[in-house]
Amino acid sequence: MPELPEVEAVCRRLQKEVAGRTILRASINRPQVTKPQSPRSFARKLAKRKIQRVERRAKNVLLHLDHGEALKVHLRMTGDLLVTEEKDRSVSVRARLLLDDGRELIFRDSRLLGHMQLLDAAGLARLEGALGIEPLTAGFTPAFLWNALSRSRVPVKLFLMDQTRIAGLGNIWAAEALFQARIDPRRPANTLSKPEAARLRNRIVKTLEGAVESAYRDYTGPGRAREEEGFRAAVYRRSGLPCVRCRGKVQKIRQGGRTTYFCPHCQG
DNA sequence: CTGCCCCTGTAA
DNA sequence: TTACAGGGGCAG
Repeated sequence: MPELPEVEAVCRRLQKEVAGRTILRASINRPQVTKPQSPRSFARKLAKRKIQRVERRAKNVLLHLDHGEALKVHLRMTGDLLVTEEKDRSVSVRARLLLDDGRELIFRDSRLLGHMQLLDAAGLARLEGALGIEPLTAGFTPAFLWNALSRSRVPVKLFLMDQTRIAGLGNIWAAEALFQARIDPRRPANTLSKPEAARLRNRIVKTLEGAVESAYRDYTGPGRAREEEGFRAAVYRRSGLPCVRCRGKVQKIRQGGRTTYFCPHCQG
C-alpha cells in the first residue's frame, strides 16, 4: 500500500509506540530483506539498541538508534510495520524485533520487495543527499516548484515521481494532483506556466495532507479493514470510466514503465 | 529515456 | 493462464 501518506502514518504510529524502547533481539527470516548484509550479522547489530525516534524521509521509515545510527526500512509495494502483543504467525512476516516491553515490532511484506538497512551518520548523509524536497515542508513553495520544473524537460508526471526532485510522491498522488490541477501528465515540466505550477503545488499539498490524515485514521482506528475507503480516486485506476468532472472517459497510458491515468478533456 | 529485475497476490 | 500491481535500482 505504501506511498507517502501510508509511510507517514506508519511513522507516526511507531513514534508513539516504540520510541524509547530497546530492541532486545532481532530475527530476520529472509536474506533478501537485509541484502547484502547477512541476516545474522544484521540481527546481531540491532540487539540491545535503543530506538530514539521514528521519522519519515521520502518513503523511508527511519528508526533512529543510539550511536547516531538508524534502521532504514523501505516498504516498497507491500511492506508494513506493526507492533504486536502476540506472536504474528502469518507467512509474510520477514523480520521481527523483540522489544523490552515484551511486544514485537514486525516487518511484514508479501512481495519481498521491501528492504532494511542499518545506516551510520555517513549513510544518513548520503541518503539525505540523494533525496529531493519534502512536499509537506515550508520550503515547497509555488516558486520553488516552478523553478525546479523550469529546469527539466521530462514529462511532468515523471518529474513529480522522481525522488531526487520531490521526495515521497508516488504513482497515485502524482496522477491525482495533476488531475486536480488540470494539467496533462505528458507535458514537459518546463512548459508549465507560473500559475499552473502554483496550482499544481497547492493540489499536491492539499491532496497529500488529506491522504495522510485518512491513512493515519485507518491505521489507528478499529481494525484496518477500511484502508481503501475514505479516499475516492478521481482518475487513478478508473480508465474507461466517466471523469468525475466532465463525464468524459478517463484514459490510461504508460509513462516511465508505470501506468498513468488522466482525463484528456479536463487535462488537455 | 526504455526495459528488466526483484517477488507474490489478485483480478481479468 | 496471463497481466498487472501504489517502488526503485540497474543496464543499455
